[in-house]
Amino acid sequence: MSGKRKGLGRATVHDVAKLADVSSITVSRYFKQPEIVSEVLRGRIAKAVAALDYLPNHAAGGLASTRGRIVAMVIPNISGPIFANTIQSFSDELNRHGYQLLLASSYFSMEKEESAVRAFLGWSPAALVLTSQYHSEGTERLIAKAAMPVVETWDYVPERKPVQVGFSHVEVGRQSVEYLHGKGYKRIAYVQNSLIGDLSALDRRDGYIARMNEYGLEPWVFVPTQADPFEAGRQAVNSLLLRQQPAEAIVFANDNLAAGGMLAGLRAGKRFPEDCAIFGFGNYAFSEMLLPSLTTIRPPAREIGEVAALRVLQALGETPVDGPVQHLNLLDCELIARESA
Amino acid sequence: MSGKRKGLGRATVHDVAKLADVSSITVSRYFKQPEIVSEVLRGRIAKAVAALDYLPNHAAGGLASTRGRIVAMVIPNISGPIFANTIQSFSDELNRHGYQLLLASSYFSMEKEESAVRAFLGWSPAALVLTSQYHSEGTERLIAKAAMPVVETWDYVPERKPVQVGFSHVEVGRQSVEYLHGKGYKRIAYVQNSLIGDLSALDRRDGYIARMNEYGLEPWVFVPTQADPFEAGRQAVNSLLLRQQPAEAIVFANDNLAAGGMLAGLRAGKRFPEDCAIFGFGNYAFSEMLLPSLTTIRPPAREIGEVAALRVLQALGETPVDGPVQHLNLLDCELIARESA
DNA sequence: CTCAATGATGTTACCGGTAACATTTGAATG
DNA sequence: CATTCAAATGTTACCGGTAACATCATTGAG
Repeated sequence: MSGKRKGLGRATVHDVAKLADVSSITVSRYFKQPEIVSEVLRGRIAKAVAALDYLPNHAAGGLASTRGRIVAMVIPNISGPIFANTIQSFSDELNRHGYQLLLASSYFSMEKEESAVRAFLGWSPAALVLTSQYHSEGTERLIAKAAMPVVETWDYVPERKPVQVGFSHVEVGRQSVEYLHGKGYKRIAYVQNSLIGDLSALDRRDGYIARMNEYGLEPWVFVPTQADPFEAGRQAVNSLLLRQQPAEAIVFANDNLAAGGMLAGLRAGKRFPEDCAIFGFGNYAFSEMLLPSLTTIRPPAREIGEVAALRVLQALGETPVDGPVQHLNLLDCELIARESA
Repeated sequence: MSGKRKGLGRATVHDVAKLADVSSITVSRYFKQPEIVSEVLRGRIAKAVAALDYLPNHAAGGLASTRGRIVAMVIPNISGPIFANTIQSFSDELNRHGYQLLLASSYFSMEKEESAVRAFLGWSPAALVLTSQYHSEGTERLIAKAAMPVVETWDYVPERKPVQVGFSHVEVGRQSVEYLHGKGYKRIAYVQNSLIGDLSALDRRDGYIARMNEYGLEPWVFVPTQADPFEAGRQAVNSLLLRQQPAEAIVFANDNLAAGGMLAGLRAGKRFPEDCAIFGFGNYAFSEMLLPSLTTIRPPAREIGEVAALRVLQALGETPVDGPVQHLNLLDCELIARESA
């Protein structure tokens, strides 16, 4: 139809400018710093914008100003019970400030993470958010060179350089032992995550081991071979309870394992916590619905997303909407004592 | 330091071109259609790219070609048990083809959806994916004008125009009744979602009502006032079982309600399904872990994401990686009969 | 009344790519 | 050997904004 290169074009600043009889830069200013545009022109521009149904093109704006309003996040997975809350709160907080979230999942694979980061950098995001402190060399190199704020989440290790928003997994491992030890349990076993790649889970195990040693108790780590967490839990319970010296308490690397294990035990006639105390991690949605309900540790998933967003926005020079919140980057987990331990 | 406008610049096509002693467009072609670049130049360019650690700027590319590689998705929520799988599979399939996912959540609010769509359009995404068939007028207008493929998910209503990938909520409602009726239950109640805005859930209720009527049974819809689904379920059970003619079976609008209701009943001494059959919807992660495990309907969450991605990619002229899959847009739910009904 | 300071608006160039068209090269053809 | 055509590469302009600088009122001080 038209001779223009793009027929189906939306209205541009230039169209608006022409209609309002101003220059394009004035239209641009109308959006970025309305206060420096006179009221007369503001009125004319507003009318033109409405008439043309103008939508600013952020890609062009970002290109011209080196300041896109996209923030990229790489997270192990979206669908799991763990990270969804972080993504949700992070995304919401970002949207509130006019930023958009670009998302990809790594499935705990450093290679996938690296390729996601590489793809993201092509959009020159305003900031980059990763999960955990463990990355491939290539990723480290990329983020070192990247001229944008980088935030790591779900881990907190003081000595690391990038901004971190999370908690200490080692501390969580220790806490579980402390709680059970306080209840008088001695033969406390630990069931490790069967998911390779989740390095933070191993930190929790290390915390367990360290605290056990401090108490003079012997650490007892079971490593399931089953990939499915539900099955892995069953496998662990079968192994740990069916021996002459069965475990008195079991700390599971996450609530899925714990639920799988407990259910297998229940169906086999065991009683919890009478026969064995069960301790999870994650406070998944179902944990309070189990019978007995599951004692576990709630990681600050939502808070991590919020604070990470806050840090990103601060680094970008945005003023927080509702006053300067004084969050720390080291967040607290909450031990939720229920029936199972 | 430098006099350039952007000091901290990454390498550009032009830098690569200069180093490889070719023109910029050749570098561009090297990435887009390598086969039309001679092997000699390909070699030189590859070397230059590596030397400069060049990363293409997608924003600029998209701007120049009107063909960004971003796909935008608006979904009610990320953290719930329902949509996460859809997001996950959708995002994965997209990434596989070099597209990135831009995500925002609407919390079942049409206004939020509209503002998200408006914000997204500023990035001129290659395609737009929404949830459900229900949108504000403004959204309808925006997507009608938008010159890009639009896909609606989680709903399937033949007469609608945009491509839809989902299932029939009405049919789900009918199925629940059929299953319970087949087991001999007559006094079948329905507990509605307390979450306003989730219009598709009302379609399920309508399916229930219609099928009940066809059987000559009287529909019996309970509308909880509690916002929290767990509490709402409890409220429903209390009301439906503590009367002289208690319900023989209860269909809950989702598994959260069902679990809440069932647990409240169990703690009050009721037995399921002996005293009352419980039927859910969603097949949330915990549903099989409950005692008794929950009979429910599994929506094709993951499949919806996959097929939606497929449709988007097809509309964009991408060839499917692993052969042309023959999915239909109307997907099947799976009734999972467990212990509770 | 002149001139500097201030605020409002415009001009120009450029961000980093790529479409469209132009040109060069080399092999095939008559 | 001239001609033709396709393949490989280059030139130019432009995508839709915005930074930097220039210009043009106003206004107020001296």
